[in-house]
Amino acid sequence: MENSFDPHDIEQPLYTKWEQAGHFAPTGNGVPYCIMIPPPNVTGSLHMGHAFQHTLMDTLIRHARMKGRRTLWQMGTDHAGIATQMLVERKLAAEGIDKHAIGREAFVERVWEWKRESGGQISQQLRRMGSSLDWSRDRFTMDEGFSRAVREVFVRLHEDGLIYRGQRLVNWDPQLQSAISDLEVESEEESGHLWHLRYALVGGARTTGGKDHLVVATTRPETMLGDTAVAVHPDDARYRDLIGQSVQLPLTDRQIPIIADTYVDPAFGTGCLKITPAHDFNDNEIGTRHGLPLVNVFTPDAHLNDNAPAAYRGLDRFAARKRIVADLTSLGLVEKIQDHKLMVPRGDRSGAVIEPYLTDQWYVAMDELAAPAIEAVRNGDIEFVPKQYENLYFAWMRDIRDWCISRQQWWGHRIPAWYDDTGQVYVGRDEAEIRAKHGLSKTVVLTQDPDVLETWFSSALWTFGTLGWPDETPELELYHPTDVLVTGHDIIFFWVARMIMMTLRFVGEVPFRKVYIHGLVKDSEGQKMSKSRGNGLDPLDLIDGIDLPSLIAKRTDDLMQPQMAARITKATQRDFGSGIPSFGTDALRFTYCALASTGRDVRFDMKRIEGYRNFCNKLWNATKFVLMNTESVELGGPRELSLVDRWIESRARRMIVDAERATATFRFDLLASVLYDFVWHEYCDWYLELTKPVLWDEGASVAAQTGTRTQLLRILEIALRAAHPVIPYITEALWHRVAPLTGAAGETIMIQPYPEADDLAADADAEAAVEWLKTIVIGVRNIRGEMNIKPGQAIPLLLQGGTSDDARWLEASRSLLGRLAKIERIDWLDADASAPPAAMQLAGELKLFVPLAGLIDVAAERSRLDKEIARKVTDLERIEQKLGNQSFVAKAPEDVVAKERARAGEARAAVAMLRQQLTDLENI
RNA sequence: AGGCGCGUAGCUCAGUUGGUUAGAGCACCACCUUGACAUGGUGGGGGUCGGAGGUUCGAAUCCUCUCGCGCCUACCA
Repeated sequence: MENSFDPHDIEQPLYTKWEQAGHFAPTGNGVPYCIMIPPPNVTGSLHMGHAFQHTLMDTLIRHARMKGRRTLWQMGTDHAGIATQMLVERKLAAEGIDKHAIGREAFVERVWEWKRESGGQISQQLRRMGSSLDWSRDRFTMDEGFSRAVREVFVRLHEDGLIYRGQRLVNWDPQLQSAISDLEVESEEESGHLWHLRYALVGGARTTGGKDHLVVATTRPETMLGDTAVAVHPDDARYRDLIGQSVQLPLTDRQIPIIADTYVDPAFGTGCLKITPAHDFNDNEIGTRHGLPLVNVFTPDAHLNDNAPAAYRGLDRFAARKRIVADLTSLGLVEKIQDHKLMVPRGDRSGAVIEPYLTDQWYVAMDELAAPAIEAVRNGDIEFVPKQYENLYFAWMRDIRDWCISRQQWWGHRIPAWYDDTGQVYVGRDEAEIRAKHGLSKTVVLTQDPDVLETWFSSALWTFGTLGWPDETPELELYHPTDVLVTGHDIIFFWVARMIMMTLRFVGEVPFRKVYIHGLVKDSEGQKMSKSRGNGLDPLDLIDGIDLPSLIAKRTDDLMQPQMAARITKATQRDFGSGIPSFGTDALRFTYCALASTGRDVRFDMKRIEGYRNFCNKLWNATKFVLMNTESVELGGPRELSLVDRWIESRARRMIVDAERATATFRFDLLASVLYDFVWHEYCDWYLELTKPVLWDEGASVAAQTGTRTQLLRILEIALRAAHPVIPYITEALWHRVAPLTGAAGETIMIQPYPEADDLAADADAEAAVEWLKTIVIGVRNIRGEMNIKPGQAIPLLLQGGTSDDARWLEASRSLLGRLAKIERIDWLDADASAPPAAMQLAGELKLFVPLAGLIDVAAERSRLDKEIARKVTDLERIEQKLGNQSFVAKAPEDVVAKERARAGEARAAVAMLRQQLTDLENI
């Protein structure tokens, strides 16, 4: 074997082998276990967040498969409507092509081309991550079967009266020229102004203060052209008299009424609120209450339309704002302009400022869908991990609003609705069904609704649409409800909630029993990784490595804001001065698991992955050691397990118990640490070292050596299986070398059973003995280290006092001690004998002496003892104080008090012995 | 404005139902190329657990208040 582990030699061939052998598809007759992949968008390549998520899912899947479950990890991708359409539009624009020039059909064909390319890239990346997805069932949210499910759901909801078409204000993206849902609007605080505008009172009316005008304050002066009222609070004494009167709307020939509504806050501004029902959600509600007309002054691309006075028609909304403010200023109608912070709504895809805009759209009525979905979580049918996300879910669900599902886009599921010449709408699975159902003759021309459904409408059907619904398939019967959904908290509303609602409605059962919410992957400074920040990492670059120039090129290529390039280059040089070395998939996966603590975002730290690459190397070299000592040796004869052999087995048992618990509770971080600790700190640091004296002792019995050799193999083989779900490649590679020697050979580790704790013997006695041994070794090493005794220098050890256990354990491990602490000889001192000048360590009641002769600096030993005494005295004082507290003795449980008493005794004895030693030393 | 989360060693994070001296990795210091591994070994230093108050025999852990950071939701024009 090579001296260090090189992931490249093994990863891809192993994956290919697994895939070709069909190991990713469900097999056997075990209890089904199913996870649906959150379908990645076909917008490009996978990022760190995907790789993180896929690692966690694959870990669960591989574990379940090894536990004998009939395991399906469903593969698929999402058409990602707007995102994909924008991406392809941009690509076409780069070729100088406008989508309108080539037309809808050709455009959609171009998107399909892109989808094929992008989908291939995604599956390649997933394969590199080691993801054991069932590729044979790969689905796409716009494939034929899925499209059928989408139409079916739409039609049924429409029949049930839960889908309707309505004209109301929507969030309109003037750049996309499409409606978007509430969730797709992101509001951020931006600096703006508050314009105070004078609206003249009509008919000589006066305010209480004697003014002949009202002053309204607005952040959006351009919408004033659509005002249809001014509202005041009904109890506002300043204006009560004016209710029912009118004002002259400036720049127009319209007069609008002064109305009273309790929505108005008299304390804000002047207490007068301009009402623009066609361009503001709150105003719209007020308008409805008061029967106000809606005056829409915008075109779909947010230019002023013909409802505006001629002077402003055709102006863009921002240009119109400037012109209107200028005109009002010159008319003396601007009272003042204040700086003002306001929340500006922007489209999450386009970044354009969203307009509340009056259009006809399709909606899903949510109340009836939401109620059972709330109940399913409330009663525990679905459980969120971590639990606190349930509150987030409830809060949103209880306040849910109807869902606008139509998009004025080309890429997506066409809405299954048709119109005749008169505008009459028909909804059905296809045109033929509609004609038949409504008895429409061939002469009636039907035109399909040009709009598409928003992406999340189809994603909401993911768990059952992929399994063949609306047909009653065996897969649906077998794998649904799925076991767990693994996803990020950013899409709980977008996706998780809607899946729960749709699945309960159409399948009558929950889509999944658990929802594991993981954190988002951030960079080492806690910043979100994104293309525009230039701080993203490609998981493949961590696996394969990348040089600095390539990384910079990747990060600065094709930026939306090219001026960022210089800054990104600098930051990249700072963080990755010599590029990124190749770490391999297993190290990356282990890192993801180790970082996946509950409810926390993940800061990706290069130091961590480095450490876990080292861990893989450690495992590799441990295996190398074991093979060196077991290959070409006869292992068939009688075998005898030593104390140490039984100890590691007992520890392995604990490790399996802990690993199972961590996996069952989605504590991937604990799983990683359990594996790490066992392999490194128990198996390598102690077990391997403790086997050397046996393996290399010519006097050792063959049975003892055979026992140790077979145990080395057996425990390693178990550790490999235990770790396989996290680090599949290296464990598979090593397993093929190790397993044959244990007689446990098979085609692949991935379908071997997961280790069972009950197959390993617990041995409390062996654990206590080795624990003792470790204490002694560490005690002697401490003297060595602190006294600067050369590692090569063998030292004698004297023992005094101690219990019968001490004596027994010493005899059981005398030769091991010699080897591990480089002790040349061990002798007992009589209880009353005085020790020669020596450095002393306590191990309970046992005194360890390393004689000074020629080795030890007396002054150094004194200060070492001083330090130790100080430590023990502090300890003792604390305990005595506790025991001196009457209420502690009276109220604390007996065993706790007893424990403290024992500790006090121990500490007192230790202090006495250490002080005596110090005195002895001073007398030299 | 409301809700949620976080604050523990220089850094990134664990810390189960309150109960020995609060842990790990990395970083740091010293020593070591010993026959699995220098991607290594051995030893060591480093934290009054954001702050204040409270409950309790006992608090990193439970309660109240408070400061700082992050996220989500809703917004006064």
